[in-house]
Amino acid sequence: MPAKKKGPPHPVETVGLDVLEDTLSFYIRTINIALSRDLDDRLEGLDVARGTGKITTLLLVDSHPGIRPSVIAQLILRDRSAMGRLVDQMIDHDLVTRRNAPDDGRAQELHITEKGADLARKVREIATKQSSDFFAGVPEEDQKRLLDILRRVYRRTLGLDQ
Amino acid sequence: MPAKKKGPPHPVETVGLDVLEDTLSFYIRTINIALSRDLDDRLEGLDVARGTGKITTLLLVDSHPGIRPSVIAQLILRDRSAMGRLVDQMIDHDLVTRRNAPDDGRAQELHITEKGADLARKVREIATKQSSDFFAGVPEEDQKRLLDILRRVYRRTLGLDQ
DNA sequence: CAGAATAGTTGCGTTTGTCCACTAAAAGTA
DNA sequence: TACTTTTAGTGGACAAACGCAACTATTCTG
Repeated sequence: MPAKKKGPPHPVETVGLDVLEDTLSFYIRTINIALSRDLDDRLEGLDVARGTGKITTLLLVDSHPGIRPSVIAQLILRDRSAMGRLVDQMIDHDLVTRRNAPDDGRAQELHITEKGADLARKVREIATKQSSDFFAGVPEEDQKRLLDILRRVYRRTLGLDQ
Repeated sequence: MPAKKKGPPHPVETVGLDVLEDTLSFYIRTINIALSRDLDDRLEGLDVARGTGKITTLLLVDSHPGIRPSVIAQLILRDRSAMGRLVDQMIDHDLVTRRNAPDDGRAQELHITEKGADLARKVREIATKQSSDFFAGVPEEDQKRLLDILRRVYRRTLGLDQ
């Protein structure tokens, strides 16, 4: 009998994930962490670091001029106060502007700035690139299907469908 | 011409997500939020609220007696200090025990307590149920495929494969 | 044996988000 | 018109979580 090798009783490579192996939440959570870190790296110094919703806000304001903070808040699952602070930040960075809605005294309309539009272009590239990088090795068809399922889950979560 | 209807220029139902529509990160992030909140609700008062990794830790310790904190840390993508504090909490709640590894003076081994094992049973049910609830309407085969892809992405992220 | 790597702990700082209360405006209702 | 309810946004307080960096103690490498 050979001498016992040292090392942990349960090395990383061999640890099963128990029930989580077949569960959405675990993968979503961990992949989310990985994805966020990776995105932060790619956004290095781009005024939009730490993508807590800034990216979505930026792109939405860019492609939907006049969109309201509360609408974005719903889409990214945050409350209005968090959204407000997010917009504050982006205004500080001169990425968007905020003005009162002409037809509704309660509401505001967001518009992109030049600097914001520039950034939006870069961010689109980066986000798309990241997605395909993470999908490397996954057949095109499966990617489509995956996004499709996620999209459905997302929309149902928001109560957008039926 | 009928009078103009009031309301936001870009109501939630009609807002396109720009590039993010076809991007992993957006869905992962938002679904993660939804999933976490939902899970918290389901774990109501179960000593394991706010599932920041407690769930994974609990299940792993239960199914891999003697597993080391650092191994779990790798699996859930956290650093050792965060992991240590997590274990502290769980010990406070009497879910796991920590002892020094007999064969390695640097390491520790985690073991489940009775209370922890009970909780693990409940958590397994809940996590599984949640997953299938979120998958409602998605064909069995697609579910499998999705989990398969996520599993692959996860393992690659950890550098476990190849 | 010396130097490098690993496991864990602790303090620090930062970020983030949630809850709650409050104002203002609009919509609904009678 | 007068009332009540709902919606949009703001601001403060509070708590939790995480990462980094520094430090100790072991163990591994050569």
